[in-house]
Amino acid sequence: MNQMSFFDKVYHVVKQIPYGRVSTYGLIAKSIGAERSARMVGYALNSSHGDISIPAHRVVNRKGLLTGKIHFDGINLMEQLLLSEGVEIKNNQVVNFKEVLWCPSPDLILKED
DNA sequence: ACGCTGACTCCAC
DNA sequence: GGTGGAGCCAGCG
Repeated sequence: MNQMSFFDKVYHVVKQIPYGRVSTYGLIAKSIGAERSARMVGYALNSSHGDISIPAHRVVNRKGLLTGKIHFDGINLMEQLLLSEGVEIKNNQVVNFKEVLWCPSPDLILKED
């Protein structure tokens, strides 16, 4: 688990995000022991294009802004996906961000060796 | 092997 | 309080 590549770790954590919930790059980065590599999280997700098992649309920046929406097929795709999950979106930002925010736990993620 | 890049974040003005 | 610049680190050319 720990020997997985940075990307693989990111993918693993992102896949843990429950339906109707969102998380942030920095939070995910921290959960995999690379708090300062928040940018890499987004970069990893960029490589996850095409992998439907990775809910990249549930990952937003720390403000709840849908900064990565431009990387989806359609500009509104990310927003639509979140809306379909019951996540309110206002002006490219998650309204009840604090309520839908999912906080990953390092123990939870890396429990398997 | 070196250097640029980036779906971020923080600090300063 | 909004805008801007610098730091961060792993992957890729």
